[in-house]
Amino acid sequence: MELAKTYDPTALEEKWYRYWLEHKFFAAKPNPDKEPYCIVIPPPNVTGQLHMGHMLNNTIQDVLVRKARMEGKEACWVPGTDHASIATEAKVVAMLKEKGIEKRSISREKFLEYAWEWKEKYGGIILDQLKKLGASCDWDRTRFTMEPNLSEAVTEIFVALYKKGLIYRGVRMVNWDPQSRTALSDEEVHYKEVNAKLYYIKYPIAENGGKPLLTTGNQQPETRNYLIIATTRPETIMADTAVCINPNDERYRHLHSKKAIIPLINREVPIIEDKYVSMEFGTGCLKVTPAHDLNDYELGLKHKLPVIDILNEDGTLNEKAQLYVGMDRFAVRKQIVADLEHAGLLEKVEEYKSNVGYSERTNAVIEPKLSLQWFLKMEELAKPALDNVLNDSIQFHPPRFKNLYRSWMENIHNWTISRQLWWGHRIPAWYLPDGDFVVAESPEKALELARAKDSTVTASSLKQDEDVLDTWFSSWLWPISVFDGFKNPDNPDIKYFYPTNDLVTGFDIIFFWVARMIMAGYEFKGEKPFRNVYFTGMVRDKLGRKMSKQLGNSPNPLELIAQYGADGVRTGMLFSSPAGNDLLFDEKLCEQGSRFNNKIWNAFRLVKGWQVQPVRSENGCDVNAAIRWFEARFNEVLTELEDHYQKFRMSDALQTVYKLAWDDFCSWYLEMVKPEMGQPIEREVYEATVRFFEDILKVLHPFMPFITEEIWQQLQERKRGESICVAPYPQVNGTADQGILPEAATVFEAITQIRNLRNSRGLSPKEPLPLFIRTENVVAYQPFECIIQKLANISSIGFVTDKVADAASFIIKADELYVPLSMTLDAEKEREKLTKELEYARGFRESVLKKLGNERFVSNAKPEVVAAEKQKLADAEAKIKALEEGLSRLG
RNA sequence: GGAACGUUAGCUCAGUUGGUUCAGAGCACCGCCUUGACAGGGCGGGGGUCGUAGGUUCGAGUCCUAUACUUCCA
Repeated sequence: MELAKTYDPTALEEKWYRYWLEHKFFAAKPNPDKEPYCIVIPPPNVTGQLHMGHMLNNTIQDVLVRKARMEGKEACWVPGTDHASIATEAKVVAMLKEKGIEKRSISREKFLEYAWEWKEKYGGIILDQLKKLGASCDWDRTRFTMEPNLSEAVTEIFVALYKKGLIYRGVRMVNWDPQSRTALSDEEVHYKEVNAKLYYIKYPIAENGGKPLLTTGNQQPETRNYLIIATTRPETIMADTAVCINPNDERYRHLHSKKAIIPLINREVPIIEDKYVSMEFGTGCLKVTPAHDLNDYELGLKHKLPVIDILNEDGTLNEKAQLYVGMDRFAVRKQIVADLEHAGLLEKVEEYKSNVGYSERTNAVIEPKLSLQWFLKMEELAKPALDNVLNDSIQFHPPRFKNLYRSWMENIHNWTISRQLWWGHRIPAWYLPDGDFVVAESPEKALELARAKDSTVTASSLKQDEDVLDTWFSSWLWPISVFDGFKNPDNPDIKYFYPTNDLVTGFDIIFFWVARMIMAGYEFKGEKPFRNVYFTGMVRDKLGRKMSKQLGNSPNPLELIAQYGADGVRTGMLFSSPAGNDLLFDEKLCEQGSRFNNKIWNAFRLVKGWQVQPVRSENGCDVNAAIRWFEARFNEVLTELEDHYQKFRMSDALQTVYKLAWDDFCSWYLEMVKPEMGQPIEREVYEATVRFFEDILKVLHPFMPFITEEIWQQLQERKRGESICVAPYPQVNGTADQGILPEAATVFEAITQIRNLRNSRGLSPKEPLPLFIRTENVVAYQPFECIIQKLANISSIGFVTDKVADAASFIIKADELYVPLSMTLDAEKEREKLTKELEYARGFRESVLKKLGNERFVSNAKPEVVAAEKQKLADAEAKIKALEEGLSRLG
């Protein structure tokens, strides 16, 4: 069979994924004989498309799951999707709009019909995309946050928390998104610093006879009948219910207990005093607008000010504003500034940087707005969730996220859980005709409770709350609900798989999701939901910019897979993804990934092409040392690899297997054992090579599942139903001869030096050269003799006790190696080189001597360190001796 | 205003308890090498006073202080 010169993943990936599914390698069920290993997927938005962030965190999850599966654990990766209340509703609204249908013109029932239709149409796409990536999820366990079982769990939890007194309803200042016309939680608001303007507006003083009111600086007291207020939001002045000054502010002492008049609408408001007002900012006078600013609201409560809400749900002004009714808030801002100026009431305008809140979903500017919402008290829930992260019962990777987590948990606000949307879990509260309400699991139960309050209530007079719950109110239950842990708390699945092992997610949802899952875990199961949390950073483009549709800098993951293969893209993503740090994505990384695949593929072609014979041919090379070396080296790397995995250093783990496969296996091992062109290979060597190759494939498999399966299947005869997916992961071999490693290192150094010699002298690699070695440790070289000849193209090796004249030489530790050259040596150059080396070695010796001569060092440093220094000294001295001899020989 | 267990080669990053065989890796760059597993390859090479300024120490990329910049949070 002819193997292609380059690896082509396209057909193979589909073939193997189908094979894996057919044989149910990804299916997991409780098995008392095996250790469980479980990950629940961060459920992507049901109507979403795979983006680079998904690619990253799902690749990491797959690596972890596949490795656990090969280690013989019962590996369970639970997939699923999130109904994504706001995002999905926005998409459906947009779709309807295209059809010419306004959401508000149709009934809730009709809208939900459309929404479900939409979900059915697009809901499976993202999961199919994950399959293309090679994700080894147990697809039979696929869940959806709005499927009946999970929805029931949400309702039950709501009722339970209400009964416990943790959920309450009330009028509070919330973050209002005028575009999607719903309240948002604090976490859904992102603040950005923007260039704004600070408007200085004149407010006339009521009942004033024109006495001097305001003095500024060194100027003469001016006669003014107004005060000046600086504000960034002039459009809200109609909602002002007071003007506030600092009681210690000397400039305004005469204003105490006076009244000010709001410009344009001429409404009188009291001038109040509060230390909250900064005397430095603006003019020291603050307009108080309780309806449209959180701080003003608090101030209003304190001073019992009335609240005038002048905004509609969509951000336009209502009748209470008296002016500009029906206009959008930003249009009003422009207009009112013009009108104030026209009326001579605008003193000046300054440039100003201010922080403005934006909706993370719609990017609309958030309005602080008073409204009636449902809230969840968080303090009690946060306590165990905080403690168990701080004491590492749940470990964060990297640990620095503990700080961020702590500062949020210690200043936690109550969670606004109601949303003025239709797509989602409807709040299980029902209102009686008199406005009182009951909270219950079902309409029947609600009616029962309502009748206890008022016996005249009927099913039709009881009205369910129109709002739905925040999406995260179902997501926070995910690690429990995917195993039906609420409906059926003692079922075998949840008992076996909960708590799960690792959670892999972006740090941007640490509060939205991670923190709340931890709270839910302790509150509802009395146990953590997972043991480790691995935080990924954001995927950015190579210039460090966020990936966004507007910039068009976000590659299409499926196109990348088509171009580089899933294995190539997976390795590409992991090449540069330190935990918690942003990943600057460059397509070049995927290219590097696919080149790596090709390298492995060609190693396979080489091995596959060998003819095997039982014994070594007469002039064959003894490569036993190569086998012993690789065994030891593999062991060493495996230990290192395991350490990286333990610390969740995925990028380092990949880097480690990359070098093992490319450098150690391909560049050294295969070159060492490779027979001459057309010659057969000894059976023993062949078998060792295949064994090593299989081990390499196994450690590579979690990173590049497809190509490793393909090669593994071809490397030896396999039975139907076998797969590298479930092949046992290599274990550290205690009997390997680790002692050969330093010897091999010396040999490799020698080979490199000889190659270097050729290079620097322009000698062809094809021209064989003789080699003489002067060493006290001949046995270290002997097993490698033939290998040195092969790799450095050496015609013969001789061990000598004296210097060799007319030869290029180099020094490795205390050994001296000579390569006689037919061409004449440039003695001057040679001397220069040796002198340079000698200088360095002497300098080195000096520093070691200085250190060892220092009494404080010898007495204070650890004995190992001192011993190491002494060894360094001995090595350096041997080297210096050899160099000096070399120099004297040159004359 | 607070936090960073951020600032190391052109780029992206390692560097674990302070010890000049640690100043490293990958990519990029520069040489040389194609009938040979792979040119998507091989063999070599150049390149950084570890943000800046002080300090502690026999010794600092590693610890302390200040400062600049960057990022995150409010």
